[in-house]
Amino acid sequence: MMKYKEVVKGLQEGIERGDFKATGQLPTIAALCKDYGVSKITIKKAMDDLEQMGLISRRRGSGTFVKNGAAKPVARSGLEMSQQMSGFNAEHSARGEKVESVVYDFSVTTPPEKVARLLGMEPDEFAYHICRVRLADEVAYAIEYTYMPIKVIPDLRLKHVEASIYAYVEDELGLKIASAHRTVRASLPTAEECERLGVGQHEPLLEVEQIGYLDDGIPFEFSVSRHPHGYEFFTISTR
Amino acid sequence: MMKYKEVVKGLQEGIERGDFKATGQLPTIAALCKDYGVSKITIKKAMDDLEQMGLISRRRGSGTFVKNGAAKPVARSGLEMSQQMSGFNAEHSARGEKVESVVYDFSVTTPPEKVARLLGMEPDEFAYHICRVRLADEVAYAIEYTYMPIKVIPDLRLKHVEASIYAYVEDELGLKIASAHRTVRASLPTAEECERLGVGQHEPLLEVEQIGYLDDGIPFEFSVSRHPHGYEFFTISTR
DNA sequence: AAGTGGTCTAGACCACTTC
DNA sequence: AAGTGGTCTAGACCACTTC
Repeated sequence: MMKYKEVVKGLQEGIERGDFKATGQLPTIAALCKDYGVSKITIKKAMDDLEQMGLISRRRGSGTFVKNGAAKPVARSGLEMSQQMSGFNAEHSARGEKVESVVYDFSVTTPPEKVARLLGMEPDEFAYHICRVRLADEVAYAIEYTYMPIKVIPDLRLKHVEASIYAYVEDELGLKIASAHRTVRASLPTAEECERLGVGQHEPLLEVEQIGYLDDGIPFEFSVSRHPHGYEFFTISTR
Repeated sequence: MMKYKEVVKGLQEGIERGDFKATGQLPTIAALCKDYGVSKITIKKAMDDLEQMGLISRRRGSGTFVKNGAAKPVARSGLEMSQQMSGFNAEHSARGEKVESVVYDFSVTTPPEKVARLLGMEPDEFAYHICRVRLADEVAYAIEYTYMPIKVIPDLRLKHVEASIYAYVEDELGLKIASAHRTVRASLPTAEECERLGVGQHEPLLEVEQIGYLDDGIPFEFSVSRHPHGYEFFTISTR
């Protein structure tokens, strides 16, 4: 394991144990260098991680502070971490939930102009179109509309769509999913969606539009997911 | 200006100009070290920034890739960047919009138990409570409910609440706002909110719950903002 | 003046991809 | 084997806070 990850783990556990409650501060970088037997830059990289995780705040000239309330972060419980990028299966399976999909459409078509542009496709190129309702422990969790260029993701089959598209892309095709650009907004269900999700026509939905990228910068998916009430999305922002 | 920021700027401009379109790749780190006359770690830090901004993707062993479509990022136009943390005033003023607030409540009270806990307050400590509707170019943009501990933010006045609370905290108190933890969900307006925002009772709202932190890790604000239709929230996530 | 974190260097060594 | 990005070091110098 990389040294800076060891430091991240050690400090995170310390924070959760409440080791730094007395002062509210972590030891200085110099002290941590000695403690862990590593160089300054390694401690700094670990702190970059902890800051991203929302656990600490740094102030030049005065020290590194544990965020009040960071010990028991709500973020870890049932929320979607916007930092993460793992697909529904990984997220829910990790919580021990049974994940299923109902596939309403799986076809090949030329995508709408906006989608083609966002995916860097020519107007006459083909893409899969997928509509799925995702269930976790038999509860509808989202209805999801996805376009994926056939050029980028060859030979996608119904069995993959019913199971996990991400697993097919990564494990079978050997591609690496690297990042996603997401836009979140509120919306209302269509009549069809009311039926498929089992919600009322006035139930507000959280809509997440996503462009997924591989590690070579190629977009491999455009999707819109609409989530019934109760679904939350968590983010940490820094200046 | 710091060297790595110069590199960020240079590469970003290059990406927007389309300089790297031919290969889709940035020059190698070694080449950029020569070009900019800086060390490897400085180039790496610049690339960390560009990756956070959603402009590039890196692949160990093969190179650094410009994200397809990154040239004209939708993100920069009218969207809320979840990475940012600047308050409504700065966001909208930057776009040349006239920003106003209608204050419906400004009082001092003991906050609900959940809020007190999140703000690290004792049950009998006082906090300001503020309800404001924010307008940009005369259009209601959000209704916002805020609690701030009086211990952390002393002597807040109506004039600050009508103008910009962030400006008071930073410019007058000399405190530094460092980060925010945000949870996003969908909701519906109350009857009162329909009137104050001028929306119908079935209009879905985007609700953003936020805890704001100073650079010493102390939470200074808990707020819930509810935004009418059209409001969007943008995020970039990496694995 | 002393102590804190931030930037930057030159270079070693490593993990991974490509040929 | 050659080329790519990633981690890590020891140390210089700087910006900022605290006393």
